[in-house]
Amino acid sequence: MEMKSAVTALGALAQETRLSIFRLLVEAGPEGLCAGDIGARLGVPAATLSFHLAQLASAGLVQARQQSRFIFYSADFEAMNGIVGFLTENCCGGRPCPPARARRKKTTAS
Amino acid sequence: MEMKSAVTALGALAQETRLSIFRLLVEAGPEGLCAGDIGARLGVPAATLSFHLAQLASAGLVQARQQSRFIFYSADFEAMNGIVGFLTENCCGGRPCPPARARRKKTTAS
DNA sequence: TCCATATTTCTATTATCATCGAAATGACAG
DNA sequence: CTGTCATTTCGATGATAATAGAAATATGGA
Repeated sequence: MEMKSAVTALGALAQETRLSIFRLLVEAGPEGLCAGDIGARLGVPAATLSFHLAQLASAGLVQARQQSRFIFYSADFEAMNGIVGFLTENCCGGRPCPPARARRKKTTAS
Repeated sequence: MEMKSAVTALGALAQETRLSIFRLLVEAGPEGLCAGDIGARLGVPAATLSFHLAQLASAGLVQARQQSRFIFYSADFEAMNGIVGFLTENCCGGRPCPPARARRKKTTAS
């Protein structure tokens, strides 16, 4: 992941509604949720939701797939891991350090 | 880390200059770098740099400390790990899943 | 085909952000 | 103190983003 796509992805997440959507989809797992369900759960009007889903999709953070009458959105976990890696890349010049150890502890769950 | 501070932090990183600054500081480790050095390395005018450093600081992503005539900025690794945790929290409903395994592999380095 | 409903596009309004020169402030050395 | 140099504040300008109602566009069941 290079700078530009990282900025785009972070910008997509830097908004309360979108961050809520994304976290909901991360929790939902690979199956995802359909647009209507997302809107209902978060209390977001359809037009607003569509706008934000488009932003997340164009940032590469979520994927859409049609399933019967519904469009299911799911988190792109590879992209998410890419951002995490980009932020923590070469931490402390690559030397062993407490920050990496703490991070390892957290992200090892599940 | 709750929603609001996460949005603020992500917003602080969702900008090319600031993301570059932050990554530079992550690489620099706990010592950090003084403002002038950051500006010189990234080719950012002093006024612009100061603006962005203030944003990063108020988002809790960097810390400043005076050292002789210079002000040293360093990444707040705890905040960084907090964001990572917030994004990946409860991934796939907490069930074991490939995304978490892939992430573990990446963040285990150093 | 035709309708019900899921989702998107259009549009306008309002608000926030990035940039950087110039001037002001702050801190230290001598 | 005083001059020097590091950093911040001010201010003006241009650009991008969030919101949601109304209308348009799919999609698939009957």
